Amino acid sequence: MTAETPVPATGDTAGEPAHRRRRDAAETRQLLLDAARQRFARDGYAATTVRDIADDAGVNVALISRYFTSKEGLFEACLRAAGDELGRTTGQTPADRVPEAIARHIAGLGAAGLSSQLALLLRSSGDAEADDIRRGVLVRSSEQLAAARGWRPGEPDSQQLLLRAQMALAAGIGVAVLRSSIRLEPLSSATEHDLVGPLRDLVDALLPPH
Amino acid sequence: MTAETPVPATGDTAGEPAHRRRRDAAETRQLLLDAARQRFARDGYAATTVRDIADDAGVNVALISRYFTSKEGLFEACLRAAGDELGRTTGQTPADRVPEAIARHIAGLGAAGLSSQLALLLRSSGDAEADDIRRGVLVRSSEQLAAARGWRPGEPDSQQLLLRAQMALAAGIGVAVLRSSIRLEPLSSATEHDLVGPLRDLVDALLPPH
DNA sequence: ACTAAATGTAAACGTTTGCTGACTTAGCCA
DNA sequence: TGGCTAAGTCAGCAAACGTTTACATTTAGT
Repeated sequence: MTAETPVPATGDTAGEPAHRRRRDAAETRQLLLDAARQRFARDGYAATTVRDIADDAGVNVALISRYFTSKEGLFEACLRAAGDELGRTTGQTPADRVPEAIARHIAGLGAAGLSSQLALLLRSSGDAEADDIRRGVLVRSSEQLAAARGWRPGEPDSQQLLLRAQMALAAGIGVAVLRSSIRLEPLSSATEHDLVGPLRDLVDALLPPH
Repeated sequence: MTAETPVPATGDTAGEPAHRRRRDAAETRQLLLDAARQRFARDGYAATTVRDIADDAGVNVALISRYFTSKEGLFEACLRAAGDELGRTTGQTPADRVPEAIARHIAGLGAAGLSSQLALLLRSSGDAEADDIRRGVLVRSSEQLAAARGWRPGEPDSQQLLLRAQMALAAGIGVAVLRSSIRLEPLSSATEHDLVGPLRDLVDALLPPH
């Protein structure tokens, strides 16, 4: 069910309203999306209840059904958002800056921000459509990563390169989860600066720059 | 609650009984443990129901409470078993064979076997005691891995080496999950032989052999 | 063979879950 | 101001969950 969300027909799609309205569908939707992303990423899909999310967002539970049809719909929206965010990063990163970009993603860039987008990608809801979305995001990301290191689709030996790109992606996601969800020390309190060196070694070893 | 399991006082602790008993507490316990490990590893803690596990094991639901006190207790038992298994592998692996050992773990070594032990390590139940067990397993494994590459506890710069070992472990776990749970292709159908090369590059890059 | 303990079964319990329908309130334009 | 619609609230349902209780069957010792 790919329900279109009933976004309110507010004229101004760009720019903040000068003073916040007490009722603003777009803002409420975003509040739910943010709260859900963090909960899903940290606790997983099944362990997260819609009441948890609504409370975090400071919003009534019933609005989840209104804006996202169901808990599943909200989860899929989170995956799509994570895919957009990730694609925006990997898409415009020059080949030799990929490790830095991953490190920045993992390290957080502002408290509990982008790091949870990565961790979200290995949370599963059991729903087939959500799985398709996630697989799509992962395939696209690994192909972009592989392409930055010389991979061209269809070439005979290129499967090896794609495999290696997926392993690099898996490494990044694994680190993100061990940091944010499992809280393994010293990995958990390592800074972006601490991570970028080892990550560069890791990515360069899997996908030698050419 | 670290409930001791009421193991039956069968005299023969070693060797299989010649003909299988129709009721055997030790065997039932093991059936539950195996079924639970696979479910927990693939679907996560919250998404797995005790009825699922009992059905997989071909056993009555109430026996989970009998042998493991609770679903939590069963999960903790799975973590302990995974820790033992992993420790047995990493403990007796010479330094230069570590990547091969990881690859063998990931690749499965017999259908859905050891691979799920690795994936289990990033499943969380939210319970504090289970978190402690998992953290212990991860810390011990990463220390063994780091020690195999020259790390000595307490040395000033050794924190860097431990961090890198944890990242290597995170990479292995990430690959295991992307393979077994997310089923990302071509990573998912890669053989042990396909994996060992990239894994060797990865581990050697993070922890240079000395 | 008899008995007591060990093992397994069936049904139900109270709670929590995602979701819904009827209702109330705020925003906006005539 | 009055009224209409979008936005948010509230109470509660049915299903699924982990666990328990009372009962049945098997095993082992004598």
